[in-house]
Amino acid sequence: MTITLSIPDTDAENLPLEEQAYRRLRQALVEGVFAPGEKLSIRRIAEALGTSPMPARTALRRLATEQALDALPSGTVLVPRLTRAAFQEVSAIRAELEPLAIRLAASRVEAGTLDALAAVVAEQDAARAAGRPELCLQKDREFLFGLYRRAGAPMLLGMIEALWLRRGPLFWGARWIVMGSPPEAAHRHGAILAALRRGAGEEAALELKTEIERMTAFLSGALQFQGDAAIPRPTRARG
Amino acid sequence: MTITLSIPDTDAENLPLEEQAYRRLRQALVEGVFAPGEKLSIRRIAEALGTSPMPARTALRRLATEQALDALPSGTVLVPRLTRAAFQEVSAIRAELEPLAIRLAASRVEAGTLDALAAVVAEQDAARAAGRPELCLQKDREFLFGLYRRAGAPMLLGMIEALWLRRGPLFWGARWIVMGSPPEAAHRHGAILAALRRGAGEEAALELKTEIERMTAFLSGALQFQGDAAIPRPTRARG
DNA sequence: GGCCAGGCTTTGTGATCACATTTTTACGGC
DNA sequence: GCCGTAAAAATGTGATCACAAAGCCTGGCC
Repeated sequence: MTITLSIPDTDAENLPLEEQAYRRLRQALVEGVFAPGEKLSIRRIAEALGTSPMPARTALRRLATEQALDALPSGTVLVPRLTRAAFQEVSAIRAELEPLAIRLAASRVEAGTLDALAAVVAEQDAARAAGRPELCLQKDREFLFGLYRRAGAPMLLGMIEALWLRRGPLFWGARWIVMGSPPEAAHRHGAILAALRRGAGEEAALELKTEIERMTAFLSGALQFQGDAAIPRPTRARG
Repeated sequence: MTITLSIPDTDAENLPLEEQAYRRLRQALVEGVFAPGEKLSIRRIAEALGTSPMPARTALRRLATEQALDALPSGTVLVPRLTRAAFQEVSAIRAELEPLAIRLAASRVEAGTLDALAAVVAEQDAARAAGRPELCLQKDREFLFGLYRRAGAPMLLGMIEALWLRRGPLFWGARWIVMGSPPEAAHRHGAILAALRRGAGEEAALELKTEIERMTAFLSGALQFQGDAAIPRPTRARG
């Protein structure tokens, strides 16, 4: 039973192997590459990465530390199965931190950046219209994090990333689900940009908070949480 | 130059060495045992802990991952020197997350817990009156985290802990500083408890937010930030 | 006296090994 | 056929070693 680790390459070639492993796993996690509940063993990841077990071990421990992975008492780490409560907790935190990031970014963002972000929104709409959910999700990340980066708050950025990391596995095999989201839940990015152009950071923040809350409500209903611990409907079994 | 690592012992005896190392370092960090800017080398920490470098290495990497420690490009980790901007960033995040924890706790906390917490507040007041700043800080933590734990939100709790971890080194050699805090900045714990007894979670949250903001304003003035990167006034040099 | 070059020390990284524990697998009994 | 037990495979942990890079100190040169 070999797993297909289609972990995207990171550009940095001269970084420590451990750091590369960490980033690749991280990226794979937000993209929902791993199935929730999947066990990630040190030696297996190491083999998939083509290194000795050491870098894999460190990377997995780091991920477990930021709760992007669950750790069994035995030390084995696995992709978390988000419970409904955990999903709502992540959402509640996002609804506080991400608007904060917007407020901080509001006073620093320049018109040029806003133009670039408007282009990303257009690309997302196009992806949605073209029925390409994974591209749609990617553009969504690109837009929001493009904004968050402008907040000039590295710790806040790291914490938001950690939240997305935790939420990532939810989209495993269920990336399609964003396509069904109601128009009033998405499509608020334009409103955020408009508010920022007016210099109304508070309004932009509120706009985002509303978006997060609506998306949370939608996903809470759309995702299948099995019993107390679980997951979206997989489209197919893993090979 | 040997450092005196008065790292407090953790009860758990049968935990992995790495976990023990992690917890001890973490505890030392929130308590402000380490001087900001102090370099923490793997081998030195390992020696102080009485283990091989391996557990120390993992623990330090984990701490660096949650930004409780800074990592130089060379890989060396050191206790962060909080800039004024970083301090205010931590405070801004706290002002969002900790009130959220209070709101969540409000609907779950029982009268018995509130009574126990009232006792802690009394102990803190006594410590303040007795001129024991470190005990005062300890009771402060005990009160707030006792409340946060009742929120039933493990991720949120972990993130708040991470924030305190980052703020810890600020109090190195400056624990006395809490003694000078103005009455209107502290002493709000009683008001928080009162609001919770009334079932007014929102009020309690607002009360805490105000406390954090006032304390931040006070500390921003009271702490000496050297240039762009730095610290409180140390009371004495390290031996 | 200040500055730079040299070598020495210390540091982090990564591999390999040994060991105890957990988890899986297979077999035998009920 | 099902379940419990024992053997076997796999797993995490921690120690030790080798190596390269970074840091540091010293000595010599301008």
